[in-house]
Amino acid sequence: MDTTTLLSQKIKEAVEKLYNVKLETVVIEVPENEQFGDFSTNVALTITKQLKKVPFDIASELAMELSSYDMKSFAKVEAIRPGFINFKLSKNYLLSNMCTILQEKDSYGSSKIGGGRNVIVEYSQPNPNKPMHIGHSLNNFLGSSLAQIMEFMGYKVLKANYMNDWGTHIVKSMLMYKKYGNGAEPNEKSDHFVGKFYVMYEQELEKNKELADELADMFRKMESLDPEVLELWKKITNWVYTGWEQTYRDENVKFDTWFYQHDYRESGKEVVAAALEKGIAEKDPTGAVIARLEKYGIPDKVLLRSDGTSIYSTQDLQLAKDNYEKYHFDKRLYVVDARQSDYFKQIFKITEILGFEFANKLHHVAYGFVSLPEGKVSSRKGTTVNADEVFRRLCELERGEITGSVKGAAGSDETIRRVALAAYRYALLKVDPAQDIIFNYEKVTKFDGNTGPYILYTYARANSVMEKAGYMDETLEEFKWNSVELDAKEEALLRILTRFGAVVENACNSFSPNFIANYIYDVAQKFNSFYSACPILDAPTPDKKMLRLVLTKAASQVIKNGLALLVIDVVEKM
RNA sequence: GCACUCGUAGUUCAGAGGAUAGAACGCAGCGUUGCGGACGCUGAGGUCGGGGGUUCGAGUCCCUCCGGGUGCACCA
Repeated sequence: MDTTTLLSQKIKEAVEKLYNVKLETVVIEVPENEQFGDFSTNVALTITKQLKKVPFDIASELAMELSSYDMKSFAKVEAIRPGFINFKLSKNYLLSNMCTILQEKDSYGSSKIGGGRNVIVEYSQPNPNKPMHIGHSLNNFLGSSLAQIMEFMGYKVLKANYMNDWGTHIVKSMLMYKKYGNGAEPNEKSDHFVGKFYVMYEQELEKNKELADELADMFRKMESLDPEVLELWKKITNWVYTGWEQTYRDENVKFDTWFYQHDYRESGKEVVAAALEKGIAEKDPTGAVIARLEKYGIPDKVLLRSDGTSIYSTQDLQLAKDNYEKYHFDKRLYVVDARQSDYFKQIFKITEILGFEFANKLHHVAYGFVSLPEGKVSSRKGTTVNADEVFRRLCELERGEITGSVKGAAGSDETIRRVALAAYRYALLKVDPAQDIIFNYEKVTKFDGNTGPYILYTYARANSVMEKAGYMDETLEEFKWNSVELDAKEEALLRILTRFGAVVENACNSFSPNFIANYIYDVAQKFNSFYSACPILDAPTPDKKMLRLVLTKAASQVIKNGLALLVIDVVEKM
C-alpha cells in the first residue's frame, strides 16, 4: 500500500474513534514549504463546523492519536495553526525508498493503475501536402510523451497517426506539380519539394482565379478514381511520407499504426444514417445532412455534403466507432490544437446522443500555439516555422554550447543530436499545454536555467562521479545505511525522490507532461545543491561515501526515468 | 454578435481550494586551485488584469468587466 492511502486510512480511523464522524474522503497534500513536512491534511479544518470546536484543538487531538498508531514510515506527526496536521517521513523510510529505486531501476515510479486497459493516443496528424512545422513538433512531443506516461501507468497503449490524405488540400500540390513540375524528381528533402508546389498554388491563384476550377476538376477526377490522377496522388503523398521519416526520426517519434482518411470515404455514411434515424440530424433543402446541436449550446455540424459525399467529421466518427469495435479502448485521446475544441465538442456530443458506449471515453487533449520571440507566428498570416529547420538550428547552437564551453566534453555528433532534441522536447513539454509558448532558440539550448541541457548535464556529471568511484550495483548490498546521520541536503534530495510516482500519476490523470518536466528540474536542482555541499569521493567517513554514492545513483535513476517519460534519452558523457 | 481559452516579478514560466505566491533568465554581491564551475550560495524585484461573491481559507471555484489569442455549417 502506498503512503498516502495508508495515511488517509489511518486518519479516517482516528476521526471516527475520537469524534464518531465518518469521512468520505481525506485530502492529503504535499506542502509547498518543506518545513511543513512531507504530507499534510486539512481534516481538522473541514470538520470544525460540524464539531463546533476550534480547529487547532481538533488537529492537536488527532495528532496525538495518530502518533500512537503504528506507522513506521513517519517520524513526526504535528499539529500546526490554524489547524493543519503535518507528517514527516522517517529516515528509515527515506533510505529504504532509496534502495527501492536501485532495485526497481527503470521501472521505479511505474504503476499498475491502468490495469492493462487499452488506450489509443492519436497524435501528429499532419496534412500530407507539405513539411511539418514547429506546432507539429509540439503535437509529436505531447502525444509521444502521453503515450509513454500511460504505458508507465499500466495501460496498453496504441500510438496512432491519422492521415488526412484526401481532399483539395492535397490536390493543390498535385495540380501545380502537374503543371510546372515537368515530371522532375525531388532535388531536396521530398516533403519540402512537395510543399513548394503547395505554396505555389496559393501564389498562382492570386494571378489566375481560374485555377480554382482546374483544382475542382482534378478533385472530381480523383473522387471518380481516375487512374492517372490516383497515380499522381500516390506519388505526391509518398514523397511527403518519405520526407517525414527523417523528421520523425530526428524527433524520436514513433507510431504503432497509421489510419488513412481515404479508407473511410464510404463507410462513414453508416453513422450518418443512424443520426438521421435518431432525429438528431436532418436533410436541409440542398440535400446536405446537418446534426442539430444548437439546443445543447453547440453550433450545428454538417455531416454530409449536399452532393452526398462525406467529410472529415463523418469519417472521424466512423473511425472512432471502428476503433472501439476493434480495440475496446478505455480511453481515446485526440491530441489536436485548441482551435479544434468546438469541433470535438460537436463530435463527442453526437456520439453521446447516438448512445455510443464509448462516448465518454473520448478526450480532446488541446494545446496552444508556438511562436518565436521576434514575432507572433500567426497561422492566419501563414508565417510558420519549419520543424526540420528548427532542429537543424538547435543542433548548430548546441554544438557551440558543448564544444565551446562544457569542460571535458567530447561532443560527438550523437551527443549533440541528443542534447539538441532534449532542448527541443523539454522546452515545449515543460509548459502547461493550454498555454501559448514563446520559443527562444538561445534560451532553450543553454546549460543553465530550466532547460533540457541543464538536466542532461547534471545527469552526466552524476554518472561521471559514479564511474570514478567504481560504483557497481553490488555496492548496495555492502551498505549498512542505518548507522548514518543525514545532512540537510541529503535529506532534501531523499525526500523529493519519494514523490516521483505521485507526480507521474498526476501527470497521467490530467494529460500534463509538464508536471514531470518541472519535477525532474526540481530533482536536478536539489542534486546540484547536494553535490556542491557534500563531497562524495572525499566524504568524511566510508559510510558517508557509500551513502552519497548510492544517493547519487538513485537521483540519477529518477532523472533518467522522468526524462524517459518525456521521450528524452540521457547521455552518459557529454 | 455568440462561444472557448489565456492574463502571476523587467522577461520566460511553475503553482493538487490551504500556511510567508515559487523557479529560471536578467540585475547586485559572494564562494571554490574542484567529484565535469555552464555549479552553488545571498539579495533586490509581485496591488496574482480590475471589481464583486462562495468558503474557516481564493492566484486557484462562481459572476461581472477589461485585455490578448482562437473558433463559429457542406475545409481539415
